[in-house]
Amino acid sequence: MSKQYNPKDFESKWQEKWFSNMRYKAQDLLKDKEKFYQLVEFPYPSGPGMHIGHTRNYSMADAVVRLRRMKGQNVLFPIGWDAFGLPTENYALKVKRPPQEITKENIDNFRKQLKSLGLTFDWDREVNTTDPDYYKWTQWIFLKLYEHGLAYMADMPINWCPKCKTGCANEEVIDGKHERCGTPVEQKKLKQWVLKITEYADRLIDDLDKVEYLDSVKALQRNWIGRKTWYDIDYQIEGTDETVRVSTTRPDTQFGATFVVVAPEHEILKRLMDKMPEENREEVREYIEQAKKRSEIERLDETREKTGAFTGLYAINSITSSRMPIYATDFVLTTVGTGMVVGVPAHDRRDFEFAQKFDLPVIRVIESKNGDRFDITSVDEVYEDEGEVYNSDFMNGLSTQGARVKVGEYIEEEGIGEVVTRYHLQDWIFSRQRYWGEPIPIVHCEKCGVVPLPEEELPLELPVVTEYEPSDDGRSPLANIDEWVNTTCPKCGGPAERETNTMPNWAGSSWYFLRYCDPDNDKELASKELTDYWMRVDHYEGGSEHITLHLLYSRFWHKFLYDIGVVSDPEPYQKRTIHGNVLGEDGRKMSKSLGNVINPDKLINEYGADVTRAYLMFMGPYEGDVLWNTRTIQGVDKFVKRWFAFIQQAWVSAGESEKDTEVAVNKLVDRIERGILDWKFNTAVAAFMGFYNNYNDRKFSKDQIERLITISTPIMPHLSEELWAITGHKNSVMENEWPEIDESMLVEDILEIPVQINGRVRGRVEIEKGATEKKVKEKVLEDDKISAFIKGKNIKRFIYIEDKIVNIVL
RNA sequence: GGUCGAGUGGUGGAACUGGCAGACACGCGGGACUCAAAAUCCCGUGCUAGCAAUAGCAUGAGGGUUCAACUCCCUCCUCGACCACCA
Repeated sequence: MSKQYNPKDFESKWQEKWFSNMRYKAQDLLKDKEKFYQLVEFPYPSGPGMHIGHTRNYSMADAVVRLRRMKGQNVLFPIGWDAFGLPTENYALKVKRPPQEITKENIDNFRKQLKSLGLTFDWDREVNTTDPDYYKWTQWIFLKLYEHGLAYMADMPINWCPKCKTGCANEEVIDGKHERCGTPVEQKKLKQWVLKITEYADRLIDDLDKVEYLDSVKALQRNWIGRKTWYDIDYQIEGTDETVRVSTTRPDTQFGATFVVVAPEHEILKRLMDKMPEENREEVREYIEQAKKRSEIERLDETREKTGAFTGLYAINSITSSRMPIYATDFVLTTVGTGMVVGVPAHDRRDFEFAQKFDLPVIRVIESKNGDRFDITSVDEVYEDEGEVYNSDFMNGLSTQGARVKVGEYIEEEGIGEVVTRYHLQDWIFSRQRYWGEPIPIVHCEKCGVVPLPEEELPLELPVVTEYEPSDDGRSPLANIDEWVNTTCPKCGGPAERETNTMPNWAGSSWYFLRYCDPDNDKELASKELTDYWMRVDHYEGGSEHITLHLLYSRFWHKFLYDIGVVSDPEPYQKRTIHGNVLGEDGRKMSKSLGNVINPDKLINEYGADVTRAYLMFMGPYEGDVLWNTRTIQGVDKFVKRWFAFIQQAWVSAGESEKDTEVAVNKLVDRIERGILDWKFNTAVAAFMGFYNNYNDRKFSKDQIERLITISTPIMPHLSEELWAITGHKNSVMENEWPEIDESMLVEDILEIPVQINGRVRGRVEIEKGATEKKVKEKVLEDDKISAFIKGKNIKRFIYIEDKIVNIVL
């Protein structure tokens, strides 16, 4: 009598077996197997626990590594906890408990959830960014960065979130709002730690050629770094001996330049103030004041009408000798170029809008690709493309590209400017004014200034306290803990204060994949022998929200570690792909407020881990977003039950099988293998269903059934293990080798191929595999249906693609 | 505005390097079992015409290459994601 499918009876039993001995786990330095490092983004262990998205992504990765192990690879599949950061801290403040405790509880819960899915992570390599044994090395990397001049302090305006009461990086500000809480950020001047990521800008772009990320991921990295060639040109200010240095990326349009615009915060305005005519001075001063008050969001609003103030001054274009009024305006940003820009209204939309507002001339100098040279009279006519230059003296007739080169040479020869490579990427503001982060291992001494902590004093542990409310004045909560702050200077022994800012969330996640290689090492962050063995990460699976920042930061740190000899490879990841998200039944992002959240624990409880896994893989392709659908999981549940019954029934009635059954089994093995290795799990699940539909009433040999159980393992591991035991096997199904495919079995000996006439299928004939064209033609012409079509007409061509198709052209 | 990607039945989606479009599932229709329902099982299901065999039309729109195009090329439309007063 065969067993009913009841996952509660056996899923936890098998999990205990797997995780108690972890016989599947990675073997350090193993030589006779090929290594494979499958990395998944480590989760932030938040209170509510695992999201259904985690369930899906990790299940998919687990299927892949289970298959790879059975194919003989030495797989590293680790997991850890990215546990520092605001959500936990804010929650801890609310309930008045230390975040250390809460983090521990969250991690325990998360771990339990992941195990209940049967995920075969290397549980003894767990890494936790908030563990002092871990962040000791995060701090160590910081000290090294400092030692190499890549970490510096600067008094700079930073983005300040008044709700979270912390500064944040440019990268964390979206649309003028803090990405974590959506509060509009303010500008605040604070002494900050900054990392010189810009020094690595070129390598971060150029080394993308060494990896195989998705094209979209590479594009995003390039875009964010934003390398551009700029032309900085000096203009004399009329009637003074002052010059201004303006910048442009389009010097080919110089003869169309009719004004100069300066960012209102630009210090040159202060310098030029007394050169301005009386009547303009007041207006400019007022404009600067107004601009200061405007919020970032308001300022970045493109639809707002252009504003500005005339300085009363004129610049003399050193290339064209024309006279150009200088304006202060807030659509120019200090961080772009030199903060002073040439206005070319005919060839830049913003410049055109500005020119209209202030009634400035519009001069066209680039011909459009279709030869147009009409005057630009509306915004829609503004021509920003490339083309041929005219109206431009020595540049006439050149292409825009050629003209740029010419101007570049000209300004450098004449000494009136220079060609500069600039980046959109800015240095990385690295301090946060919050409690729950890695303390920055620095001491401020009145006598010695900034003094790095000696390595032996690491880790510098975060004091465990219950009072750590952030303050409004921009000081970190650590500043209030006197016994921690007050210390002695490691250099002179005199009184000193500790740095009270902490590191951002990105710090711990910038190198965690290295720690997985050697998680218990207390001598170094990871031994080079082990990182040489395991790195580079072969495949990094993750979400789209981390492909700019986390990827950029971790590549930067890795390159730095490469430079100082800690690792032997300048790039950390070979492949980076992006998963889709699981959306609610209504097509919207799952959220508590919308009430469309699906709880993974409930699913596992109701359907079991295997059905949950198979369903999440079946819903749709890996890269795409998928909508939750309760009906579909019931369909998958039905299938899993049938499969469980089918294998048992086939086993008790096992015997001699037919040839085409063996062909079908081979085809199935092939489809499952390809589906999983290509991350097309939906097709793999479909292959199982299709096989069941067509072959469940056949007779199978025991050997065939064993193969069917084995290939069920990656997607339905518990079920496979249970069936393996039911069929009398003593070992774990995970120890089986993945079945070899007999290539000759993938194609039947007798094939039925379609016959097309003029590209339309009109019939089909049976042929022997590998038959000659002559034989096939005979066979086709014998066919009644086909010959009826051909009757009375000429065969112009007879096309036969071996074992595939025939097309007759009449 | 930029970059990347996507448009296939009522729905989610298949289709390997151009070779039978719609696998698999959901939904829907019909049937079996049942007093009935649920569960389960069987059959059908792209659109149009036809009792049917069958024929015609179909992968966002239009053109092209080819014996053959969801797939390659050109033009356009729509949607999505990310970035953006970056000069």
